[in-house]
Amino acid sequence: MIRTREAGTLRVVDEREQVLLAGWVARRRDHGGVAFIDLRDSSGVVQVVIRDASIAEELRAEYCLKVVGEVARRPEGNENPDLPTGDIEVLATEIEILNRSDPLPFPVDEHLSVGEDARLRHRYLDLRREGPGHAIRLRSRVNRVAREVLYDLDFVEIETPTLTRATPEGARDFLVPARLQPGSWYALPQSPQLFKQLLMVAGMERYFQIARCYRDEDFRADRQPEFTQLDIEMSFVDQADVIGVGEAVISACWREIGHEIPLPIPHLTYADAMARYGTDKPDLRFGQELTELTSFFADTSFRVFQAPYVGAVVMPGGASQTRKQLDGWQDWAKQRGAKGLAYVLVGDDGELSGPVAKNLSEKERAGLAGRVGAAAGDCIFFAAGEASSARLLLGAARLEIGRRCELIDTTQWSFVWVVDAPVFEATSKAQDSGDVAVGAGAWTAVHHAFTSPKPEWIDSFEKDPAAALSEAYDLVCNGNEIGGGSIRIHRRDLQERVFAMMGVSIEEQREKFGFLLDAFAYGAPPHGGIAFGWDRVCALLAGVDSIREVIAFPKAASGVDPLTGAPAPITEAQRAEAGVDAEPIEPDEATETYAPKDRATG
RNA sequence: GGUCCCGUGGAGCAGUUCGGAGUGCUCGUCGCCCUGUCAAGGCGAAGGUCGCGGGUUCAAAUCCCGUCGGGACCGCCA
Repeated sequence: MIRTREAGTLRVVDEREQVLLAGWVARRRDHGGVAFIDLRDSSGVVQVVIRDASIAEELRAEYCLKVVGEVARRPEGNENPDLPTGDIEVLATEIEILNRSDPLPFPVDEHLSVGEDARLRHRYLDLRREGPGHAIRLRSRVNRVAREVLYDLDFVEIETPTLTRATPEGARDFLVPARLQPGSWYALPQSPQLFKQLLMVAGMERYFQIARCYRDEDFRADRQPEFTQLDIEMSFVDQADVIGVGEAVISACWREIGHEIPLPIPHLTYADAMARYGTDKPDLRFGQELTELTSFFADTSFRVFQAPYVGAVVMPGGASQTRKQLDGWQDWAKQRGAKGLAYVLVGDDGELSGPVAKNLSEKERAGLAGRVGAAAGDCIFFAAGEASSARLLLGAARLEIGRRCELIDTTQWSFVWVVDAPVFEATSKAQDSGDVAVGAGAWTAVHHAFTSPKPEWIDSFEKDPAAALSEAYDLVCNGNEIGGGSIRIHRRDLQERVFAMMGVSIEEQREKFGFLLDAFAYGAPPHGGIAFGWDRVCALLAGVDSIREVIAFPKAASGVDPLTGAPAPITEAQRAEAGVDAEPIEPDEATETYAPKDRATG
């Protein structure tokens, strides 16, 4: 046995106990005749007293040690109230160096800031630090809590393939060459969506998985090419059932950090969220709701406001901004693809000023501040144009106002379910970007192609696709979408109609999703589920800004792992063997890879 | 695909606006001293192609162009 006790657990009651400790030198304080080292293991630190100067002199930061000694109460007045072990110390009788350490690339020290690049290159050192290590340990606890909740509810944990079939939905796939089928490729799953639905057909009834997912898209602070979902699917349930399970899981996770979420979590419709906050993931920790002014300006002579939608958001105290700051908002808006951000300043005397004000009629000027809820000294920002883009801009402005004016109470947790999202959205923008939208139709799925329309729309969504609502629900926390799900389509005919709406031909349906449609033909049960963005959930719980903090070995924005250097070139031999360069087969033949009997091409 | 920010001894920064000697700060490293510290302290020392390439200039860390790397955002991510 290398150690008998963990360093951070020693207390006064252990006085006079002979202990064997093992850990790292966190810090050395050498006084010549006596030296102190803080010995750190995963449980914490304890002070070790070394009387032999020749031994102490040799020790350096992060040396890995075995310490034999006796626990002793510290001399009167030398206690350290900042440490859990601060009342005692270990009088070393023997020190064995288990391993030496080179000088460190950065200090393994809590109170110093270190660049992220250096941290990730030496992540094994970074994780020795309390903060980074704590985030990873917290994630483990959160995983356990979620599993416990779901096991208690009779869920079955099932692993699904990570080498699977490319489907044309959603994001770009990561592809893996199939050595045994040269020219054919596996795809890494963007989510276990199709498999979990098949598991419902398989009668598993309650499935969950902490599932690794892969999407080959550009990075953000909250996006990695491989990420984790807590994936849940249930049979014979309605929306309220799934939401109930989601709340059980999430409330248990937040209880783990000592926060009790008031249940049930309130609901907000998608339409309300867009109208009041300009986003489908509103941060409800502050107000500054958008005001729609389309009717208010219905008869305006100001051409900019003669638009299908005019809206506003108020910046409290914004009238005192300098010209430079107001110009800054214009740049800010242009960066978001807008022409600019019109504004009106409300003077201390209530008089309106700014470039827009003189274009407004007497009546408009008189009623404006009251209509948008602006007080003297405020700034009113406007957006006019198509409702969707104008609200997007105002929603972003609202968040920026919240940040700049420090309106957000960062100690609060605000949860909300956003429900009743549309089934479809127009694909005009998706088409521009190329090949990622499902199908070639004018409509694409807001949630995904397997989301059921609400019962009242099932027979009629083709008549008014823009208005049809879906049985979908997103959970939003502090302005982050942390989970989303839906009641699924479980009837083959309905699934085929939804695909058709999105312009997916029967042939393509057979080719890409034939296995799912076939499964639905055998008594598929009604089912639905939810998936949580587990990295983001853990990041929120850990109180960190980036999901990289809750991933043991995250990748940089270029997709490179700074530690291993992956991805890396392959050898000629690997290349030849992998089948990367196999001649592509004809598309018609490719169709055969699924179901030759059902070929209906040409 | 686009916009912006950053790159200066091992770490974190300042210096760049307005060109004038590799100048400065905190930490670390190495050596010596030190018997009660706990982010120990004192004295001393080493350590830099200022990311890289080109240009302007008598002179470039500083200005210009390009490029590489890191980060944030827009697009994209059902």
